[in-house]
Amino acid sequence: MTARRPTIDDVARLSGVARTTVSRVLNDGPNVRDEVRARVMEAVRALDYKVNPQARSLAGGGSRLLGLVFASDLESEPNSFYHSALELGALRGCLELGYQLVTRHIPLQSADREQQVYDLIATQRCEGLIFTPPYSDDAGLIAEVLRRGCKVVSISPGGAGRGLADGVGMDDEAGGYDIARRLIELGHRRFAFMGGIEGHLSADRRLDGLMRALSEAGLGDADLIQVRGDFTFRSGVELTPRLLDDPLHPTALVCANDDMAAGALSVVHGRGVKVPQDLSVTGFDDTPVSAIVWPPLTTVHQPLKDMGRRAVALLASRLTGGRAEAEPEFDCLDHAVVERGTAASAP
Amino acid sequence: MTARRPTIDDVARLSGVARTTVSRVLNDGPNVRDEVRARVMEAVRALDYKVNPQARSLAGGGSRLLGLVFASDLESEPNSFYHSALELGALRGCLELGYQLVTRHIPLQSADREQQVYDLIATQRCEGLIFTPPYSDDAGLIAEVLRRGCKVVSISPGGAGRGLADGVGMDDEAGGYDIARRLIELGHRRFAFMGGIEGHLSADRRLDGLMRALSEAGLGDADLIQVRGDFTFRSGVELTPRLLDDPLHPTALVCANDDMAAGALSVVHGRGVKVPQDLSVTGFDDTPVSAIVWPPLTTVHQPLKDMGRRAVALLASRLTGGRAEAEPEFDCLDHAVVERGTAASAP
DNA sequence: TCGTGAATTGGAAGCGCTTCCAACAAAGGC
DNA sequence: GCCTTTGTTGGAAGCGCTTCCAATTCACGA
Repeated sequence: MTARRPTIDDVARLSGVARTTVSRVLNDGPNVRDEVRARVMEAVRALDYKVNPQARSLAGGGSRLLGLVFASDLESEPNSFYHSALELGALRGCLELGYQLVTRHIPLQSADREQQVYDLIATQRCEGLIFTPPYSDDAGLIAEVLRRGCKVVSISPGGAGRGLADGVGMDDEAGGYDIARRLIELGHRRFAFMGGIEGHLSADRRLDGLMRALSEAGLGDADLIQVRGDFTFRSGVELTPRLLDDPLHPTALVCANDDMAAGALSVVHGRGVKVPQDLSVTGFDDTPVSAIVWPPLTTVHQPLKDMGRRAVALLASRLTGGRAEAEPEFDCLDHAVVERGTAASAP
Repeated sequence: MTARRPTIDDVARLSGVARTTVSRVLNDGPNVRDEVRARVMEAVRALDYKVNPQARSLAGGGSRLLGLVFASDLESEPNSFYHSALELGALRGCLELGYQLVTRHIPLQSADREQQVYDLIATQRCEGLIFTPPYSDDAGLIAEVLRRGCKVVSISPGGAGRGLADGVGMDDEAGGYDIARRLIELGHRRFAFMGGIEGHLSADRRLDGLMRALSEAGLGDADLIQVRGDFTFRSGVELTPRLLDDPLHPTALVCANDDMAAGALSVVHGRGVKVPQDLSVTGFDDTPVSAIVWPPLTTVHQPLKDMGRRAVALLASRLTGGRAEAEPEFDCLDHAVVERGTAASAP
């Protein structure tokens, strides 16, 4: 039982065509009769054949190098889960598909940030770049990168990034809707929303979803107060008092990410308010933070690892597949409300 | 400027030897004169040559597959930073070195857990396995895996795992010592320690370091109270009251990981105790948790990503390098006390 | 001096794949 | 009906490396 893995030649032999033809089928190449294509795919299935990414990349030429670009400053967020999870997913994808990955943190404040991106293409020879927010909405940058022949995938693009290049993300509006819907089911009628920084589109869409759920339930602006934080625990701490002291007396506090929700929770505890009996609090993203607060946070799961992996897959299909010049595509991954301990019936 | 990367043939040409000989030098092979070896290395440096991992793995044969084994149950910790960081590092290493990685979570409670590990070797054809705690101290398992011809690296082995196979980790004893030392410098004399589950060797060593620092400062058992948690936020919450109410009235609380420290912090806030003015609290590991509590946690940085990467490098050197049959080696990475906001002068 | 074995080096095949180019077949154009 | 065009398929080279095996060199004892 040597159990050698089948090679492309095995597939060729079984389906009675040349190796070249199999390769063509595998890479979505043109000029293959449907009948032949089907026969080859059949053989692939029968043998459970998987291409050897090492061999493919050796033969294929090109740098096979992708870049993952973050806007954050590593100094200030050395161990962020958001970055880790996205990179983890991207790396998994690269390993599967035979690509290399370089990860670059380019702070928004860098004067030469655009140049740093172009260097990734010119010097490092990246064939594709993955942009995270807010780069993923920088239309000028994306257009220029594309013009230089480098493929692009935007992570969670909100507006501008959407039509320019491929994208992956979740449906933020639906996520906001779902969590609000759940709270409404639990009887809540007075809401507070803690948003993110101005211009962070995907967070804004979470609010849109919340509003839609409210209006469906016959509620309106008068039943919601909102503030903007900056996604940090700290800002959650600072903004929560304003919400608690508002004459509206909200019974549910929806936060645009987990960190702010954790901050809110700590303030709420300090005031002797019981969660979830007196107040429901929800987060967004389902990072490990949601497990280390008490009670554990009810939140919306954002599939970061899958997003990283899908981003690589999209880039790969642009680079070798038949999608080289296809229309930009948005890959919307499933989210889910994760019920833990911070949301309950309205008091 | 085509800037094609130099190949092994370029090196061979420049150093005036055959390609074969270069390969031999690169792989620490035997039977190369020192003079020739030096000449080749010189050429490598001159050309800034880097082996192409894809080509190497293609030619080298073998599965080039490594396995990363966790003991945790994915259901209960779907998004742990510990796992993500370790896997992230391992993936980076794999990409550099041309290996593939499979990650497997095998709960300790599984009746057939050993069988699942052996399947990784027999069915998946892993050539090397990375064991995380507590598998990294399971001498029987490690010995059997080695007997089957599969290489092993233990992450943070405490005792049994240490001499059997290669290992990577940090010096937990020194980490415990350093943080305690810092607190002593700040004038603290009465300590509390929140440890981990029985048998988790690396956490126990953190306590050893703490004790050493205490005794160096002329303090002893009477100046320390300790409890055992299970590394969760929850256990931090539950155990802290016992510590605060102890007649010793500790002024510094050292926790064996960040999650428990976060739990402690939340209880402490609730009681109106000021951190760090009234009480200093420290964590361990420097996970993202340390940034989302308030004040941000002073902790000891554990280089998880580097550990993952080094584990892969060790495996690679066993598999292709000259270390095939060498004595087990322990790769001890640097830790560092990260001063944030929860440690200050004793009241 | 010659033979022998060990140490050292080189030649060449081939890992699994892509891709260039040639070959061939079918389909139109005159 | 013949030539060109277009579509489809196969042959073969070669990506950068490892490794088997043969060739060469060297040291040493007979």
